Amino acid sequence: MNLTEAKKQFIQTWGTLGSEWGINRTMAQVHALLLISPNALCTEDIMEQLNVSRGNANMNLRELMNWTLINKELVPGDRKEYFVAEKDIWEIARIIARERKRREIEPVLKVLNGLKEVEGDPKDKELKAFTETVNNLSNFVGKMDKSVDMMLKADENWFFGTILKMIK
Amino acid sequence: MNLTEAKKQFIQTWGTLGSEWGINRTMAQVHALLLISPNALCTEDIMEQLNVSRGNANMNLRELMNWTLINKELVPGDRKEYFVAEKDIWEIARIIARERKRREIEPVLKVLNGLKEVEGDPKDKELKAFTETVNNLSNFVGKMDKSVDMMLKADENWFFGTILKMIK
DNA sequence: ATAAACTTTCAGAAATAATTGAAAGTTTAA
DNA sequence: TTAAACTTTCAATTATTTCTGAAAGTTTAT
Repeated sequence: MNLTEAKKQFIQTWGTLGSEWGINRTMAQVHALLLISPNALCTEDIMEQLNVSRGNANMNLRELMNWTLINKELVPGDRKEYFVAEKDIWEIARIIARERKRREIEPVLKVLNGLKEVEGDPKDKELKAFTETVNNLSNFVGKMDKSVDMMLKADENWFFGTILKMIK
Repeated sequence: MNLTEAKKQFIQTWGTLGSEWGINRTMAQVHALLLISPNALCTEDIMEQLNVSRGNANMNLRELMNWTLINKELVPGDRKEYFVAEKDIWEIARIIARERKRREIEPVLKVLNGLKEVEGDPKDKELKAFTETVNNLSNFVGKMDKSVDMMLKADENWFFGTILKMIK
């Protein structure tokens, strides 16, 4: 396979994965494009290579900056903004874990803990089932949250080293 | 807070989380409803409690069965099908991990491994950057895959016990 | 100050995904 | 065999998300 075809396939695969993860397809594609690009790209480059509009490119670049998955890079003597992606995969994984924890796990945990306060007849079967599920879930999601915290602090080799050792 | 309100909030929160995960909102809501229900529910119950059409209820119940997150339960002397959710949270987590591994990780790994075969001038900067990213990603996703395998075989207490011990 | 170079915004258009509901299909009891 | 009870399907509709592109906004050089 030649490079052009391979790039296309990579970008498309990453885009698909992104949308399965609830991440905008174009955002994932822009990320993919920057991930495999040896040099910084400007908005025009991205519009051209992915066939998207200026507005779309701009919005997704901004969102990737929000996630801190990419950074602006200033080229001296050029007024355009150029963008580079963080290339270290472990760092990328940590950024994604951090964002998803913040956007998904934490709010859910907050709601679940609130739902423990529900009042009613302690003999009510419905209430018992509800409380038990909420407690179990809150316990589980809490452990997930702590596990992500751990990963955020960990070094890649140590993390996978420890996890993968468990299997042997 | 009273039970009715709490249930509503639980179902709605689970639905939101579901859509952030690329899972149909109604599917997640049906799952939530069954999770907190002490007894099996039929299609009518679900249509009524979630205000959805018969077609929608049916399709999402079928999908939840596909995931094996719920099971049919036959009530003697009744022709309707009733549904119960798996209640064990660790078991639910494993089912979800298994499905997502199968639908997301495995196909991506396959593509990444294919993309290692890309040919071209080994001095080409573009090619080098591409190959390096693909190799790093494939390595990382491979470890993720193995980690999920491990989790699938593990016991909850052992798993979290080991992971959470790492943080101390 | 101003004009060129560039970035951002956002209302409307387009694309995608989810939902409805009625008809078709299936199973069961008598 | 038939009709009632129930489940499944799917074309059409509705809702949601994403994208476009032109206009407005901003920055910089002169």
